[in-house]
Amino acid sequence: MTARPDTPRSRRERPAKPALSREGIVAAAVAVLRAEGLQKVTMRRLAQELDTGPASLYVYVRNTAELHAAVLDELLGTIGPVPAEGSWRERLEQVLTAYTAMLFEHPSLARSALTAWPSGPHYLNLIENLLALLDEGGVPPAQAAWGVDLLLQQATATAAEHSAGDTQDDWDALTDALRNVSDRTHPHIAARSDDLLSGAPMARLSWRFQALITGIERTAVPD
Amino acid sequence: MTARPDTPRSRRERPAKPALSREGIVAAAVAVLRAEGLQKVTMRRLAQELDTGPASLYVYVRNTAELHAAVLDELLGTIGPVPAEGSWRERLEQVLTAYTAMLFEHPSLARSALTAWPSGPHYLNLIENLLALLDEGGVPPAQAAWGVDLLLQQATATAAEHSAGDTQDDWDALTDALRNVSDRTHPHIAARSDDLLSGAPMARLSWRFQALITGIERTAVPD
DNA sequence: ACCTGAACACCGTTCAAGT
DNA sequence: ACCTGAACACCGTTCAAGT
Repeated sequence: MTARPDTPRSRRERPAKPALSREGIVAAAVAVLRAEGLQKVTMRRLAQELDTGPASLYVYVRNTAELHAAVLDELLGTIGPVPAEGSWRERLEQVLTAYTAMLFEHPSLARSALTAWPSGPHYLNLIENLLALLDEGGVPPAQAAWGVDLLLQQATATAAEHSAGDTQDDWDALTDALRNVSDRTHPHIAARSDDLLSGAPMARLSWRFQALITGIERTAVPD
Repeated sequence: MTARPDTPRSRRERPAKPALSREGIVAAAVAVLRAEGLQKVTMRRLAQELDTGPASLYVYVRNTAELHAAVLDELLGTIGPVPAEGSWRERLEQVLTAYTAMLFEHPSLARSALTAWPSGPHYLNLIENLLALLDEGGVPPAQAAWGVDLLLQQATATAAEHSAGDTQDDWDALTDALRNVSDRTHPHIAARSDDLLSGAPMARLSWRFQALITGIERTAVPD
């Protein structure tokens, strides 16, 4: 191995600080997300990670929300293709479950996805796949278009619901409130408080997708 | 009018600093929300408003999320009763629309409601009313219980989607992406990009509620 | 028990100045 | 054009000390 004149020793001892780029920033953001969660994916923290000042990132990224959307599109690349086996309904539910499961690992990302829509290549692929499945099921195209929106929002919102550390306390407060309600003032809650709280998360999620798909199939869009 | 001995003049010239209380804090929070939006409903800002230090508020409120949930329950008191006229479906949709419309005026509150569930009296009333309407429609109680959850989440998520100032930019980015997609790689999007983007917000919302109600009616919960 | 000042450990974003 | 340091204008929450 001969020393190359264009990479002098002093530069090779420690790798030269890489030039900033949008891709590099997003990659660093994904790494920080995986290691420490979205709350650490801040402009300041990323700048530190990339050995620069926060102001430098604004050349490549409009703001924090846009950065989070780019991170989500990146992770969308990990949910895999539409399964080959099964009815269109089963495969549709599997794609939606895969999407939701990915967001469950990063619920705060789901939260931000609700307001900062991604528009990257992986998101477009997901929309295309969902439209194709609904089309295969004979759902009229206009309904399918609105339905995709509904399904994705539902999945995202369900994952978002599970973000934030205090969820447990809120849940406890709500279950207490539901269980201790008076059957004079709130007869339906009192009669059904168990049902309101029952069910494993995955069972409820699956029921939701089924209800949504059925509703989308049977509800015509207005003229 | 005679001077009352328990309110000496010096105290009446400027009203005495009122004692702190949970109600007072929540009331101040609602006022700040109405005047300047949820992003200003911070512990520090409220403390300033109540002429004290931020640390004092923690005696009455666990954290910022709990404060926001209390504010939401307060606003839930403004959405009015279930309408008297119309089919159960129409009335159900009207209640949900009223709930959503209220959140549309405070989309950032909707965002926080997705993760910090209220458990106050107004929220319980809303659940009771929705259960009663589904019951009236003959929806089996277990389905109705899961359905209420689904309907409220949908309404909240729809309102939340409209929060954040950058929504317009994201929307533009997404519509551009959808319109410029290749019909070789994304045939379904290319064929239906107009449908994906069509419809007035209220028409889409109404369609969503109808699809949801239909799905809830027809989808049995697992044993 | 309730209240407080002060501190700790952070944020996003802008801007003038440099290269 | 790209990059930067420094500043502006904030946050939530904790804690020791007071009343």
